[in-house]
Amino acid sequence: MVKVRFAPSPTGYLHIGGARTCLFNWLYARHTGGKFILRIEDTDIARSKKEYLDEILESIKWLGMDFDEIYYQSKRFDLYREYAQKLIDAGRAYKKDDAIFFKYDFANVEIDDLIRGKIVFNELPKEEEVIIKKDGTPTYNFSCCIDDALMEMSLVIRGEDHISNTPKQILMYKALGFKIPQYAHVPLIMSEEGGRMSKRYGATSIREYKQEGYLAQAIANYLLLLSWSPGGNREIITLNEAKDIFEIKKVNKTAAAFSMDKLNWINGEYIKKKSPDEYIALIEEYLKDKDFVPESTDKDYLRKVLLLFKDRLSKLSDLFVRARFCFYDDYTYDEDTKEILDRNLSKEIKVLADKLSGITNFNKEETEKEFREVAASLGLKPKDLVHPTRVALSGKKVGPGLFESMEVLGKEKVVSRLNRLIDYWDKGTDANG
RNA sequence: GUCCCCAUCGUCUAGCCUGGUUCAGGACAUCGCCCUUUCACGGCGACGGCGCCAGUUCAAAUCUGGCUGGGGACGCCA
Repeated sequence: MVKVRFAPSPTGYLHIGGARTCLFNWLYARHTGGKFILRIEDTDIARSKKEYLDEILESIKWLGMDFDEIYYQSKRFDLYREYAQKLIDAGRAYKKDDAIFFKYDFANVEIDDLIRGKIVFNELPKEEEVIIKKDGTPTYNFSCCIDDALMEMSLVIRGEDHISNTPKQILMYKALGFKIPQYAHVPLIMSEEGGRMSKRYGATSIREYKQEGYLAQAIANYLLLLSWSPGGNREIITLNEAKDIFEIKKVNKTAAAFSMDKLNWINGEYIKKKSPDEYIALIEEYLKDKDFVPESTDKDYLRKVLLLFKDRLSKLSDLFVRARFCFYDDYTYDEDTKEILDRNLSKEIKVLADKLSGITNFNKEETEKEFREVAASLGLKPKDLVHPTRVALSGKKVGPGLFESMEVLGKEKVVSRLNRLIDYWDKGTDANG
């Protein structure tokens, strides 16, 4: 019977690395038709928090995973003490200062890792180990050994940082007469700089990425690509598709550096793949607690604005700077538009504003037609007017298609914003008018 | 310091197990061109790699050893 587990400690939010370990476990279980157990390692009572536990559970679900059983180590303290007593009775452990120490009887320990092959340990850094702390709670290696054995894990898939714990646990298994599971140590995820993933170099927890507007499927997809590959030059793959072809033996041995650029690209791909309705629903959910769109905004207007940006977002939070001009008039002209604004086209823009204000059916076809005529009549190329017009309307050098934008903003706003730029040129008034 | 793991473009990877089909394929990023209404999107293209040294072999990215480099573990944290 295939049985694996993910064993997070609720002393922090679900980490990127933990999420991927969870993903590999889940994939393995679902691929083989085995069981996936979630084991909460909350033996450190002081550092474990309900808030973290809730978030971990929520993130696992959000990423698209489910589990078959859940256990809490904090509810099993008696069990660990019972087994510690067995070790004392067998002469393999002893009590000292209220703590219980396990005595390793070291012989070479060999593990046959599913990913790395044979790993041989010729020595151990210590001769004994605390297994029950003086407050009566178990230490990690001990509770881990007891639970993996009692819960009958067939395979332990965990991070590479646990390799050195493995011989210790195996020696405990042997002392207790337990059957030793198989192991698969997955490589660690490194920061973009190459070192350890830490808060100093950006987001490390799943919830932070969610807050930034990354989609669950995109994160799961990206994480899978770190140390595993679906083959066939495939980059985009859903969890559901991955579970059909996932094999733990195909996981790489090499640690992988996290790349925000690639995550952004994948996330953008997933946003593009959404249907307009799915996309709108997604953003409305995302924007719920963000206080970005003014209360009074018309539903239909909001929808049109959001659709304008759909295929050019890499993450939902991009909207905050890119689409702000659609909801607020108090924007300023970006620093990088200076080059465009240096050319004073006040008279030309005035002509444009007058022409546009005469349009009755203010849609993208009409505005474009009128716009091109104005440019031609002034002897300008369309692009000479496009740039300053975009700056006038949005304060930005880049954005969605100009005429689509005009149609969405509507005649009144377009004309008044054009006039605002004219005033900026003529009277030198602050752009923050 | 001791023990352990790892090593293909800047980054993620395919290939390595079963040596020749690979003067190493894809993706991200970067750069260029095209499209065009700027950016983006899209299309096309460029740049760029088997860490080093030995060995085995007719033949090595692929097998072996050493070196170098990177990472991890050495808590009454997990």
